[in-house]
Amino acid sequence: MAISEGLSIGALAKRTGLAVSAIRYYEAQGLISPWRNPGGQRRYLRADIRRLSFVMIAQQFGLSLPEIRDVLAGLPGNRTPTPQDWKRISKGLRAHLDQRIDTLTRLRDNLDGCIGCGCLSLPKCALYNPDDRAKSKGSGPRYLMGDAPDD
Amino acid sequence: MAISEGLSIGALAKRTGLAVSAIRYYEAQGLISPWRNPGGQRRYLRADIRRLSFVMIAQQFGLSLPEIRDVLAGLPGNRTPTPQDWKRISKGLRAHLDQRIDTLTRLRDNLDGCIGCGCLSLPKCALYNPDDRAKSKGSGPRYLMGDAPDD
DNA sequence: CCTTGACCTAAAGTTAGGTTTAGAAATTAG
DNA sequence: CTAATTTCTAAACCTAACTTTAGGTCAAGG
Repeated sequence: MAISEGLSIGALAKRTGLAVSAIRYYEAQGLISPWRNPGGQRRYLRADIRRLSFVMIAQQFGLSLPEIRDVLAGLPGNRTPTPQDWKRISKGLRAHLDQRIDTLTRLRDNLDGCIGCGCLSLPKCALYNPDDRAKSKGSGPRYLMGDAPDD
Repeated sequence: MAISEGLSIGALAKRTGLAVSAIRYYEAQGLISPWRNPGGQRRYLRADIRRLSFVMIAQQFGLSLPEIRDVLAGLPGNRTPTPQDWKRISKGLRAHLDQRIDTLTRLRDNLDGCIGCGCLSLPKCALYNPDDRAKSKGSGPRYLMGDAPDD
């Protein structure tokens, strides 16, 4: 093996548990930027293991790849990120996660009362949440659980 | 208008906020079963407004359409579901939601410590969660945040 | 009756996040 | 050196959950 001129894509895949194809896809989405060796093959820094790990965690938190790319943009470009750097950009994730937990908790706390009851007026119902991921795939208003607009 | 021989798909769409195309799609997925009028058009019961509302809420909870179809199968087929019926099938949703909240909370509580620190050994890290939705779209192990397998 | 708007079906298109395939070139192992 | 791996690119394919389109039918109002 070459004297440590960076990791090959296969090595990075083994280290992260990701598929090689996924790593190339992330590159196409702007999440990671390897350089090329003389033969044209991708080479990665060891710090990229951590970068991809961060991507996977952020995905579990519900962020889309474009969102993750934006968060990663907060890392320094001229040097290897320090633990402090990672901590800093993680703040945004934390807020995102707090919001999701709040939403789900609110939903759960109203589940019995709202689905079980005769409640048909939704504006006052906590299950009527225009946030979370229910949006994105647009399709209109989506009033929940009942005779919303009138009647 | 005809003397209440059920709602047309357009009326149901307005009542639920869903797109007409989405309602037809849900029918194809077995989530709702209208009958047809003499002209071949779909007709729905008023109870179907609630049925579709339930579908939307369950989706916010993270259930897939097949999963929701299975939950709805717990409703009586021979009569209009009562509030008790809805309450009963909501129990499963509640458990599902509890699990998601637990997972996210665990993730959040470990975020600072794990991403911010020098932690590179993942088997002991709480961010290594093989549950949630991270699975499904298979692609392998996915070790998180570091030099997992060896080294 | 005639027109307009709602509805019908089937099939194709869309987005996200990847995987698979095909054929060629680079690397590594022996 | 040769054979086996890896990697390369581009393009096609995949699933979920829908939407859009095309071409035709039904229903309601005047």
